[in-house]
Amino acid sequence: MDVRSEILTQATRLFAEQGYDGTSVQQIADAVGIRKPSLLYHFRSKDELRENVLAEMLAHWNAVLPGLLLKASTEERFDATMEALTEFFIEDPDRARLFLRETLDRPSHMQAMLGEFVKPWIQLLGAQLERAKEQGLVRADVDPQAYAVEVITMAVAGTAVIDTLQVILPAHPARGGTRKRHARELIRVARSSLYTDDEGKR
Amino acid sequence: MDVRSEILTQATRLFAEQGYDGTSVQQIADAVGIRKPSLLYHFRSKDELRENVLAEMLAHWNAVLPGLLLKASTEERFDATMEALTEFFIEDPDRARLFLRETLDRPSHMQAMLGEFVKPWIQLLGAQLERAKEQGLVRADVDPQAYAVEVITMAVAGTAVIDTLQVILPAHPARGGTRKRHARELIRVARSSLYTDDEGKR
DNA sequence: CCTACCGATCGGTAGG
DNA sequence: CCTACCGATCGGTAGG
Repeated sequence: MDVRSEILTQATRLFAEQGYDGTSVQQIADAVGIRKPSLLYHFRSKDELRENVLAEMLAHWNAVLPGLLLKASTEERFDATMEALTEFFIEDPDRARLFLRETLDRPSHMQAMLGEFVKPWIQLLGAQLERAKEQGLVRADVDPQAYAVEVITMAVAGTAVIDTLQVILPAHPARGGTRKRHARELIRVARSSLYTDDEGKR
Repeated sequence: MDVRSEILTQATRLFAEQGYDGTSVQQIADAVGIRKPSLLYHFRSKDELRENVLAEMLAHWNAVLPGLLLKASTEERFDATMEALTEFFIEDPDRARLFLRETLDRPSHMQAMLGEFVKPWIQLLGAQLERAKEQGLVRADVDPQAYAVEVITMAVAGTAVIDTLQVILPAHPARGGTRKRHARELIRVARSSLYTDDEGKR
């Protein structure tokens, strides 16, 4: 791996763990195994480094998202989208932590990103859910856009903090480890609060 | 108000907005209107200030929680607990932001706090839900402890970031403002994914 | 990619 | 609660 991507990897990890303000350029350089000025040759400033870290995450996001949307629209199964979205974050919890920190630390910047990259497909998903409501597939009391926001929040935030929560959600012989219990219950809550007919009630 | 509580108020606000590492003692002193060394006379270090900010939040928590628990156990209505819990955070979003930041920034410290203050009542709530399951009031496929964790995560994280999300969840003529839409859908998701019989499906 | 170095700000102390 | 001050670390630059 070349130096540039190694810098991005370490910066992503450290920003996710300690936050932007809690991480020094020196720390990142140490983790990579170079001197600080060498790092600042590749990225002119700490701020530019953060922008590149974010851009990388956004690129992943944009590569995966169209596939998820297609799934939801062709199968009329919105829970498939939610499952895939959850997997996307669980696969690398640093993504979830980074996303959450950026929302807290730079709300106006995050608003711009959300407006450009997330809003369009939230609206699309919302429209699909509205149609499904008219067909009686989806519960009448659902607020589609609000529902999407709640489920995404649960997936992102839950995944970001799940390892810390193992003290109140320990592994269970029949229900699996902490991450598994989180993932399964998240999907169950999302699905059972959406559809009119729903298995496994009793 | 005396100086000490004014310092705590401003520190709480700034830690919630910018994070601990993103906030300097100088900034807090400026907000209060005193010099930095004067602040450090009241709180010996920045770290001691953070501990006091957290202790204050915990005190609020411990004053409110017993009442919520009582509600849930006497009425056998768990959603009442969830509603009250949501209100507790929506009433002051800084609490939610502070709680979320502390979980991200100091996971092991948060684990200790969770084990001491939150675990006991999560287990109690879990046991109540297990009994309600046997009575057929609550769905058979619920993982009670995992359910509690998901709903609390949704309430805390959702409230912490809701103002930033207004770009993807705008005010709606019939459904109310962003916060209201969030609060209502959160309660709806929590309730409809819990009970076997449930109103408002179609 | 390195050595050497910069001004600014950090949390904190001495002394009144 | 203040003025004056401290060493350490911050992000960043010059020059090779």
